[in-house]
Amino acid sequence: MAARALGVEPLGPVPERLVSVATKLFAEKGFDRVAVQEIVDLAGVTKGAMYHYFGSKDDLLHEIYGRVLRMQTERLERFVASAAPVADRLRAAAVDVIVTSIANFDEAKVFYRSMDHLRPDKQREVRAERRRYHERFRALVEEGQRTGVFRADTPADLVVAYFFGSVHHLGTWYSDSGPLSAEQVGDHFADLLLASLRP
Amino acid sequence: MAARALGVEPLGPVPERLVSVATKLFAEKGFDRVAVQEIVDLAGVTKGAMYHYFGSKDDLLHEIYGRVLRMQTERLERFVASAAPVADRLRAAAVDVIVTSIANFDEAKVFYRSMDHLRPDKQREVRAERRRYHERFRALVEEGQRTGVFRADTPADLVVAYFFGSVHHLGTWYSDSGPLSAEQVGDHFADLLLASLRP
Amino acid sequence: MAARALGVEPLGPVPERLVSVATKLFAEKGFDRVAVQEIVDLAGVTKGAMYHYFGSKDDLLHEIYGRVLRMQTERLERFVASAAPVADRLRAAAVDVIVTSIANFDEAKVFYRSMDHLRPDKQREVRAERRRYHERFRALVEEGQRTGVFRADTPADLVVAYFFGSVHHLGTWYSDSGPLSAEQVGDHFADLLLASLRP
Amino acid sequence: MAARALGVEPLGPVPERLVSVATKLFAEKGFDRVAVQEIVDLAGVTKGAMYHYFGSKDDLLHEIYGRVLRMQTERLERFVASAAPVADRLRAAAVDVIVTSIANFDEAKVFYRSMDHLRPDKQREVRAERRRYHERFRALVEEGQRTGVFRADTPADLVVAYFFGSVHHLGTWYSDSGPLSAEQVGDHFADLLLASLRP
DNA sequence: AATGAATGAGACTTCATTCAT
DNA sequence: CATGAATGAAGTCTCATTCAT
Repeated sequence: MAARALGVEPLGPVPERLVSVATKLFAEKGFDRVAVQEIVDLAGVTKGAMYHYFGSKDDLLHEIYGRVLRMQTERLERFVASAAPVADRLRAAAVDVIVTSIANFDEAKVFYRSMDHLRPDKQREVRAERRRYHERFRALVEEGQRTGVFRADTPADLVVAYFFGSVHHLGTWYSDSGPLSAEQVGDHFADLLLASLRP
Repeated sequence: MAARALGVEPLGPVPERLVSVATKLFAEKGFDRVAVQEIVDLAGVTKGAMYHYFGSKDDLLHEIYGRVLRMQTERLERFVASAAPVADRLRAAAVDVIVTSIANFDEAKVFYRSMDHLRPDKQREVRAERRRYHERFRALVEEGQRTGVFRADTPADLVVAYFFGSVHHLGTWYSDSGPLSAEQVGDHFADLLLASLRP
Repeated sequence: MAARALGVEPLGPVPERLVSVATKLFAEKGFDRVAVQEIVDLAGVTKGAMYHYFGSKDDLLHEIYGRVLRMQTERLERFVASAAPVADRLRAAAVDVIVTSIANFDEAKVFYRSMDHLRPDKQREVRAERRRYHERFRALVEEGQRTGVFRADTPADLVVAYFFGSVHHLGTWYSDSGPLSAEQVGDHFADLLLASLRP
Repeated sequence: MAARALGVEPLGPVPERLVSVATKLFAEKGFDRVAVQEIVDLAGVTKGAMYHYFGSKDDLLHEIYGRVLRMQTERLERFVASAAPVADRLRAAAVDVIVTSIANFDEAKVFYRSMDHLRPDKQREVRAERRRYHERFRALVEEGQRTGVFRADTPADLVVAYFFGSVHHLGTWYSDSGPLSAEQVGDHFADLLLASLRP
């Protein structure tokens, strides 16, 4: 009824609703500025219910990380595994990260801003998974460098750091109501990336 | 004397000490995870003293923003105003942002992560000043595009967003004890920027 | 158990206990001189419990106002609605206000002294309700004036202000251990009121 | 300079200015809601200066009480001592209390609301002086009762309590911009008092 | 006569979490 | 599965007063 009163239809199972509401609120105000009470109110359940499904507030955050990581890794695999020339594969992967980040903007904002709020063990786990992701991306760059398609005088790590910096930063300035679509931003950023690697 | 008793040498006037300690702690743990009590303890004063000089915790943050903005703006002016070719000016400015950000790493980390924690009015003020800074930077890019030195098919805004994303991201991965010096990172990132703008 | 440990028998539900203790303390020392800690200690609960039921310290005060207003309004209605001659109705109402104020002396003291400590919106609400109460009382006076039972050369507003000044003032000097009972004071004050209205 | 900046001309000696500013602020917000810092800011001096002249915040309050008491007592003496019939003397005194209270409305508000904020010893002193004042007033009523000018079936104490309740209450409702002048209120209240004493 | 930096105690409030039901 | 009252620690901020200068 709380949910109804707030105009939120209680759709789907409780844990989904909690993660979904938490994502929205964390994206909007930052982990530390969101009270567990707000989350459960907006999800139309009580605190007891939340602690039934999640061990703690940062468990919710962990779950969000899990979802984003699974999705990003899975998508990246597809581009890496394709048979296209390396430049095309890198370009496609780059565009996809951006388009996907914007399509799941709340998740992305949380992902790029809230790592510190995970507890040490979960944080290590997420960082490790994230590193693996970056390494796959870097492998593409290195492949291009080895085969002479990309210039090799900039370390591939730095190229990846450079590019993902821009991706992280999206949450700061991009707006759906702005002049550019996600695809356009993806194209431009991929252009910049590829151009910067031209021999 | 309190400071002495705690083994902390009282260096410089109290307000300086407070800002300096706050910078360090905010950089390390994030604004919301730092208690005012920690700040004043480390600075060797009492809470009363802090509130004598700063109206609130976020006033301390505001002061940090003020310092960084003043410094960055002032440095950028110098490069913009130089008589060198536009590509050289842009390169120099780019390198300088990175080197300076690393030289003042704590300030930079706070700067790039804590904007949301400022109160609305101060946040507006800081954002406005930051926008002016980005516009100066963008003007360099546009000048190069107009004169044909840079390719013009990527909007200058996006180029700036792309580059500063990378700068913001530094705090996430750069370490003084890593293999690269600040100058090296600056060079590489400036290379990537300039390369991505080659016609 | 905390309550037991402190030797205070936990009587009734927590919110009641809090309001009751707060009433006593506010009456005794004034709103600003009572710490929330004192209230919860005396009620045998923790601060968290208090803030579970009341949004703020002044919410407690608001609740006290609500109770007094409800009681006074309800009682006045009865006298106003009676079929007796207007002088009798006014007299009965006057006596009743005084007797009731003394019977609930703590509530009355708080009521007559702490309006300023309510937050603006609640204060407006209480003042409005209080005004309606006074208007009902004034209507009695006006009825008597219209029908020639009371002299009409003093504005009814002033008569009401005059009389309720005395009621408010009770808290300053009346004492249960003094020579006069509540009924005696009520009779005398009603005498003075009625006498002052004789044509 | 602070004073100038705030548009307050620093007129007269510092102690006067402090008492005057304190009176205004205490009347407006109540003793506990006024910070010493506000007082000294508005008076255009520093805290050191205030503590040079007054031993504590409530010393300022004590000084206000002293002034009001001296003034009221002195004025009452004049009416008491006059050769007029007792009813005229009582009436004149009653009107005067009201007119004077309104003429010095801030002092009066503080006087009638802040007794509890004095420290015990000062409070005893003020209460004693106040009692003497009321006794003088009561003596007038008793004189009238003894001589048959006033009815004697209401104890004179109660008459005084009744009347001064109304006076105290003035601060709650009277406004300079309202329809009634101080003199008109004084007349009406004195009418009510005298009427209520008619045999 | 006056300054103003500094104190230190205490104020109100928030909040993640627990637990009896 | 779920409730929601209650905890208790910690958080930010206020303020009368002191004291070296």
